[in-house]
Amino acid sequence: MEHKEISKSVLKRLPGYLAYLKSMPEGSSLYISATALANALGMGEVQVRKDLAMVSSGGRPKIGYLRESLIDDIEQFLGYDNTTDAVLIGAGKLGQALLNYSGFDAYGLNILAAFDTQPASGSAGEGKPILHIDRLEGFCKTNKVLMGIITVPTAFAQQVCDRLIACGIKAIWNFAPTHLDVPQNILVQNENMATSLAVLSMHLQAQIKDKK
Amino acid sequence: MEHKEISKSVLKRLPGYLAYLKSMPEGSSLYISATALANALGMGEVQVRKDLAMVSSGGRPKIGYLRESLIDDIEQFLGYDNTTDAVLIGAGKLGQALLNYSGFDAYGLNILAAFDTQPASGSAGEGKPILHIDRLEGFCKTNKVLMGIITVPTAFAQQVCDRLIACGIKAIWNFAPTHLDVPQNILVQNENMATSLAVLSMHLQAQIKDKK
DNA sequence: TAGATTGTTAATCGATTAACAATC
DNA sequence: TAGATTGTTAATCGATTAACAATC
Repeated sequence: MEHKEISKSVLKRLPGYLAYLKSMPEGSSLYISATALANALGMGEVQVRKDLAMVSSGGRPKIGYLRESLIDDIEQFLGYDNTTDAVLIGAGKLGQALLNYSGFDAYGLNILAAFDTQPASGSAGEGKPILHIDRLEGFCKTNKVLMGIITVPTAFAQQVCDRLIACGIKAIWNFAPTHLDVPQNILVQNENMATSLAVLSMHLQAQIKDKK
Repeated sequence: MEHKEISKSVLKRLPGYLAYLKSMPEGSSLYISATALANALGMGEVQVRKDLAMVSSGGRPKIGYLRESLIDDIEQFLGYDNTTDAVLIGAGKLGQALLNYSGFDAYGLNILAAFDTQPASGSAGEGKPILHIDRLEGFCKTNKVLMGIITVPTAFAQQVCDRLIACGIKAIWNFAPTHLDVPQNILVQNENMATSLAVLSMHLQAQIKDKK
């Protein structure tokens, strides 16, 4: 089947399916139905089926989808099979946490190095190097890096962003709670804790009000 | 004006407006128009105006909104003015980064303490205590905590979640990349790095394909 | 065959955008 | 008055859900 243009809403649900499928124990059935997946994740079964239709080569009526194939299909679709190299700017607490988080492998993300105004020599032991920010341009160009992760304080986020773009970076994962101005062909994905907190906070307010 | 029921989409955009308004320098005009806000954030002006109408007491034609009031209105709407206490479970790298992040104050979030199977005695200096997980129940009840933050490995996320709910927690901020099963009245907000990565990864794939 | 499931086509719903009237 | 802006009402768009036909 030829892949149709995929919507962002569908795209965002795929990792959830993938995580669940991969979490299933070895002994599970070889097949899984959209109905079963939907129930497990608390979603509508039609939605799950439609989403899977976007990436899968098809399931079998009465049986479902071959679990292994479905995992492969989603991973391939999301590009988890070929690794993306990234640089991280800002080696504060959060930056270092991300830098040394081993779980990104599973998503095809490989953070090559961090950059900061205060480099920590490679001897730091933790594995990935923290280099001086002035080495950013050279590093990105020799390694053909396409993704940048911003974990600097808000005040520096835009200038770091500009610098990354000058280095040829095409996608930016922004942890600074601020809007970044970028050219059209560059994608900024904001990891917006403030947004999440707004949703949580709103729920609690409603809960408290209900109680009264 | 009576607040109408707000949609999640609007809610998620409010923190962006707020951050921008607060970032404006002291010397700026007292007023700001929806048009100006929209341009600064790269959004449609009608959307901004409609969003602001949900929370604001109104702007003045030809002039715009009083900046200070707008900030107050959004903060009040989001409940940032009255603090929410939270506990954090899982004092790994990410957990500690969040625990000691000072920026949450601005969002009305106050993490009281972290819990882990390996407590670090209060002497750790960094400020917030890391207590043994067995003290969770007592702590939550005496402090009437309503929000829990989960930063444990995936395998333990569901059991930690269940335990939090038993403690009377109503809102959960989940950093574990897994679906959590909860009763209807509990809100789970997933801070889903995998989702963000999927969006970024997709964009890069498209970029690469275009180049060919 | 009967029934569970897939995949598709149509209907509904909600959110965004466009058009317009009101205001200072 | 003229023009920028607000706020509202209508139109469009996209995503979700429902209904149904196809399949094993």
